[in-house]
Amino acid sequence: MARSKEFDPSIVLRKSMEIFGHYGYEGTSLQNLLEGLGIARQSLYDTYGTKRDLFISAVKHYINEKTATVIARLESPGSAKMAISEIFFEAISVLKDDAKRKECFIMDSAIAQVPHDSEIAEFFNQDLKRLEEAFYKALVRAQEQGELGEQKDKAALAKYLNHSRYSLTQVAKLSSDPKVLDDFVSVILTTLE
Amino acid sequence: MARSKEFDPSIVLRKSMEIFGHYGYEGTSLQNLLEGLGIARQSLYDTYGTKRDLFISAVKHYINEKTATVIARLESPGSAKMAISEIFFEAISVLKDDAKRKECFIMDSAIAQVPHDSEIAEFFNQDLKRLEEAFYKALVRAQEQGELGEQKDKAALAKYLNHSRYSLTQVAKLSSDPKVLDDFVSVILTTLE
DNA sequence: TTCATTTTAGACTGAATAGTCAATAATAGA
DNA sequence: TCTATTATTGACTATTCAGTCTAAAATGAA
Repeated sequence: MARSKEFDPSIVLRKSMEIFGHYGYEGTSLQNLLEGLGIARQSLYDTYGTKRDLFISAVKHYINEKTATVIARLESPGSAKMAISEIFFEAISVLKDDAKRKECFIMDSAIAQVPHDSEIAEFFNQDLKRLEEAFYKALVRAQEQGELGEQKDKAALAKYLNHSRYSLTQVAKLSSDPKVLDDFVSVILTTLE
Repeated sequence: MARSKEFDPSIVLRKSMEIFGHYGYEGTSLQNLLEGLGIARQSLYDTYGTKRDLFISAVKHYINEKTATVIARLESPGSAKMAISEIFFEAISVLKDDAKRKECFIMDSAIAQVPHDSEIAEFFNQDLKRLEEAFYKALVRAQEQGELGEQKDKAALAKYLNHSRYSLTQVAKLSSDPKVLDDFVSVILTTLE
């Protein structure tokens, strides 16, 4: 029928995570996007809609992908406590990788929009709820497996792990020394001891 | 000599923390500021300089004030462990107060500027360093007082407490339920047990 | 080759942007 | 009261903003 796109919309979406993550939503201009993505103005509008549409697509894609991985790991067979540890170690390994870490900062840009964008706010609500449930169930399993003290407050711990994981990108942004992330996560995990 | 200002520059500075915290740095327009602050355009430029100047003044004023309070508490006589707890309880009490919490969100707006503003980046560097040292010394005292296990990694804990405290505003922004803050902080403090 | 369809390129728009300027109003000290 | 100094006001500018439109270039299927 017609010519095919000269770019891979999925790759461009990943790249837009980096750009929005670097400049923030309002801080990102169309020009930033066009130069960074290497596509034409009209291609952007035809493929993704407005700047806000692109931002929301990028945020949802990023979070859905991460959350799916985390939940899958939490529900995987074996030690639940080990699963939780690995989720955090995997996260800091991404944040230490110069190529991968850039996408993560779209989290902070998205959180900054929560007071102004009800769609994003609701999306975070749902994401946190799903993750909290998954962490909670994992903590139940950890107790059953005898790897988590019976006196631990699983509900509080689930919320804590949730928000601690969310805070990793902020720690990474503030700390040039990657060792800080190691220390930060190793202390987080002591809350399970 | 001449007439005096019709506004209190200190109060206006506090109000600008709220505005920048709500909209973010780039998301805040001059019009937002003028309407929110209730002062004239030229008054703003005469008193504070450019938008960026005002932002930096607000950020520095906010952080310096908070940090001074935290360090003073950490160096105060008595139980060092109690001091650390109180710092976190005080923080969430501010974040639960509708009138006080708004200013706090300038933290997130400021952190978002770290990659683009070397002055802010350096300021955070120094602030985190000062706080980390203060936390570390408090942890040393806590060990001396017999309230912190000898095997604890004080350096890692100091960094951890630092960044956990910094992450409180993000937790508050994402959680409508203030109980989440209680749970979050109560788990944080278990790292000292 | 033809043609329907889509991408691309770049000009264009009106609104909003940060910041300046000049004129007026107010006031504290002499 | 006078005057030097400052605050206030609102008009103004040049730039950048997101988004639209038109036309040319490209290309897959028939």
